[in-house]
Amino acid sequence: MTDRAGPRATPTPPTSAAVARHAGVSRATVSYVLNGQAAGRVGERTQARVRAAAEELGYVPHAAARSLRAGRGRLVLLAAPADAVEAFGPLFTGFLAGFQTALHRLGYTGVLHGAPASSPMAAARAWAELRPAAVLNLYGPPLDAPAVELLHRAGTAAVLVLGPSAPPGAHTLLLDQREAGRRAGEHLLARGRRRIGVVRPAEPGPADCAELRLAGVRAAAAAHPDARVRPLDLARTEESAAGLAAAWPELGLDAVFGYNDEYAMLLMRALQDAGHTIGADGPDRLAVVGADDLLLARLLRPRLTSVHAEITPPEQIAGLVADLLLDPAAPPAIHRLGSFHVTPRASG
Amino acid sequence: MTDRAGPRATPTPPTSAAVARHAGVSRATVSYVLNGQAAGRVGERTQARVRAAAEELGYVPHAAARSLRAGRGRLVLLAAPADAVEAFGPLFTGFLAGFQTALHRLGYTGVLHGAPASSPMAAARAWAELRPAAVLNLYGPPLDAPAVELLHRAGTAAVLVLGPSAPPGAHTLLLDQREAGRRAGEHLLARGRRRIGVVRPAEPGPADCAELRLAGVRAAAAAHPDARVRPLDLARTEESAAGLAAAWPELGLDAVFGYNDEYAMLLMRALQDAGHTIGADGPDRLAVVGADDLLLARLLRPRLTSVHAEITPPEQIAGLVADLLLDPAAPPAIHRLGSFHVTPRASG
DNA sequence: TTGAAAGCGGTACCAA
DNA sequence: TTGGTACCGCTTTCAA
Repeated sequence: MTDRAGPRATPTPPTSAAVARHAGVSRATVSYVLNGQAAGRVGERTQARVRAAAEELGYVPHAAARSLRAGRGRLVLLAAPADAVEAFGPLFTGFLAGFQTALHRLGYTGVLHGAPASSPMAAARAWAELRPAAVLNLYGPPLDAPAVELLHRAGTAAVLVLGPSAPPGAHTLLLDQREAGRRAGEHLLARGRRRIGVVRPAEPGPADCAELRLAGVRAAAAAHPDARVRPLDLARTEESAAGLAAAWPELGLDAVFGYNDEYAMLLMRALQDAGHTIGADGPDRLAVVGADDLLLARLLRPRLTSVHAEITPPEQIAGLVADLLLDPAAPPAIHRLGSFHVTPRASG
Repeated sequence: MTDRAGPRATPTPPTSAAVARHAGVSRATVSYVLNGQAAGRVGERTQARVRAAAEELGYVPHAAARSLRAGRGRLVLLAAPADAVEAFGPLFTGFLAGFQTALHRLGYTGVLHGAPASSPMAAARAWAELRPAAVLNLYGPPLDAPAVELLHRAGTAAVLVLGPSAPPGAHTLLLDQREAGRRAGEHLLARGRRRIGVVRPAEPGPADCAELRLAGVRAAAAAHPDARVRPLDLARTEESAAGLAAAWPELGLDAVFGYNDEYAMLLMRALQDAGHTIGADGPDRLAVVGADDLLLARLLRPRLTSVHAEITPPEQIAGLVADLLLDPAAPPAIHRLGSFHVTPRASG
């Protein structure tokens, strides 16, 4: 057989026909046996022969051929421009882990496809070529109505979009980033803060999410006539944070929502280095709130107060997708992906 | 056309035959036109008609059918048990981003497939069903020789495995975690430290990587007869870190390599809270070194010294994969994925 | 209990 | 310049 390691001139992969020949039966019989449809059709001995032959040849069914014949694939596409994957952080990768295994258990193959972010249409075309059973777009903007339409025409039974809103025809996975901002705002306002700065990352990845969180803070502030909200542009570097901290006295703020823990920590450290005192109590102290509730955020002093996201278990979302696939005619609906609450600590 | 939003009873996706009918030509002609093989075969006017028809119907080629006919797919599988994705951290997601877009430019579809981690063979089977052109296994252990053999038999032209070593038949992507440990060890030894603790995360995700990094530190210590290396078990919680810090005096160590920045920061903070002084200089100070060079690690005081990974640009790895695919008979080789060096800061 | 054959969508050869 | 057609691997009806 193999007398040398290393990829020899690739032998043609074994087909079901090869298995049939090897077992001395027809292709149909092989198909029945290997798909558990053999009950009462194929004799025990024959089944055993077929299985042995498949094993011996290292036969693996050809997913493409199968779904071509079946008319529907079992691929679930998780679409996210790869730079966004980074923006989501550990929360996302953790979710991804459970989601893929849950899908696997349900008989689907979940796969992450980093979109070539050029245009919504281009992305949709690339996905549609794979004829996925479902597409989950985990990035805010890039899917519009024509793109969804294209996917549907390509046979995709369910299109789900992350965001506060979705294009017509698509389901919504609601993880309302405005809520994150609102919670942070309400928390600070309840503690008497009235002049609130909100970090707006200079990096393009988090931009959209940041805008929503800012809007949330504004919404919370609307309930207090004397409250003021001010966006603060900040890049993810120590220099940028130092610059912002240097300009601080002119801003006249008594609280900051740092977009997420990382930016919040960056700014908090810079403010401390510039001589400001951070803390939840007292008008002389500056309140700082982050989001995502990173472990690392508890290592700074004072510990960082953070908006924590309670994400729906990935198994549940996988189940939702499976349900949608069973009933493709279901009208687009809104499905909550999670909610936010504040975990108060010493910083604010 | 569409008078209601929402997925209507899914119309059959348009096929190339539908385009042919719509344009009043044959399927062959459609194929030629849409694949740029029309030069000198099909008239300009006909080409225009075909393209218009395709556009109008929203035609998207069926990747499965195409690769079925072609005998080879254009799918590149990035395989990583999803919990490992988390373990790799931002370094990995950043790499993933560039890699997928680079592959896309080369005409391949790169896709992340979280393996059902049950067994190497089961994983290989799941991947083989997709008949990928190449598989990159980014997780250390789970691919053995039979699994690689199976993939090759399924027509996968290139199998690449991350790690210091690879099973026969597979290429090696070398990101030598021992080197990370060695660099940390050499750094501490050069600064006169001799009793070095090395964090071993209790979590299963980083376990293998941690073992290699520990081995690297040991290798570095071998050059100094009086040096001692001691593994330190630590879970990713503040309680665990506090416990380890409480037991510190009995350990008699003058330096720690914290596995990565996160564990290092966790431990460093706990040690500080327990009254120890961290720093690079002076025998009364405890030296702490992390790895991954996170931005956040610069926010603690003293700033964390870290082992920085210099990763080969993803475009380059994508190019390598493409080359391997063009010459599948190339003997398995070792390809460096990156290297490590220490970024010294105040903590050690 | 098993086999023959049609057909999923697309490509490419050969004939017209 | 274009059309007819065989075939890629697999499932499934129908007939034997």
